Amino acid sequence: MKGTQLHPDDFLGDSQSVAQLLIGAVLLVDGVGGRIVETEAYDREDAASHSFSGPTPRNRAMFGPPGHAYVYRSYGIHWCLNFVCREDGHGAGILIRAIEPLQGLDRMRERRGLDDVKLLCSGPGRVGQALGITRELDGCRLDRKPFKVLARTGDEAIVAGPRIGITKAADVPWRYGLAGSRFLSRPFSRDAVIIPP
DNA sequence: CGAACGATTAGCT
DNA sequence: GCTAATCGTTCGA
Repeated sequence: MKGTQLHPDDFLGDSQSVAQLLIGAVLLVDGVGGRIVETEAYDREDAASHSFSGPTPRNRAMFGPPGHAYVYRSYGIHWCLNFVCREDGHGAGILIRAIEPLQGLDRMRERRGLDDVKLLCSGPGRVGQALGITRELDGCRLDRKPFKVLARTGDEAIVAGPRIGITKAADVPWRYGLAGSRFLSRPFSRDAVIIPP
């Protein structure tokens, strides 16, 4: 697997920049994972963000050091994985919404209970289940076990559009995807903004 | 202490 | 497309 390992300092930018930086990067948890093809940016000045109203027991990882994981339970059912970014205390993070499966396919199929590669990691809850994300990983460093995050090597275009499943601040285009990927949780609209390499 | 509400998904119409 | 499932977190009384 090529690509250099990302360091916490690589997460010092604002959430939108880092969300784009992560498109095409490879994420592995205990050797299982693949290429990140969809992310969403959230930060302290963002009404849709968990960190908008300040630190709480749940979101404390978002106000901790960058380059760490923020894991939360969604709808009482799913575990969703975020990467904390910016400098300490800013409360910014990036939701990992979809991955192109590359390694540990059998393990993912086993956890997900289905075979179709396109359905293994195409959605934040699915990513959580396929990679075995749990509360134990909340606050863990992304450059240490069991995580591994490798910088992107390709130079494909990135697509930007409105975020999914939120009611507040639904207008800003802070959802990013790898242009043309078949593993997105949902397609981007025809008029989505294309960011060239 | 009670109640409302999700950064979702799967399954059915 | 529409909705049930399901429960921890958050906020108001």
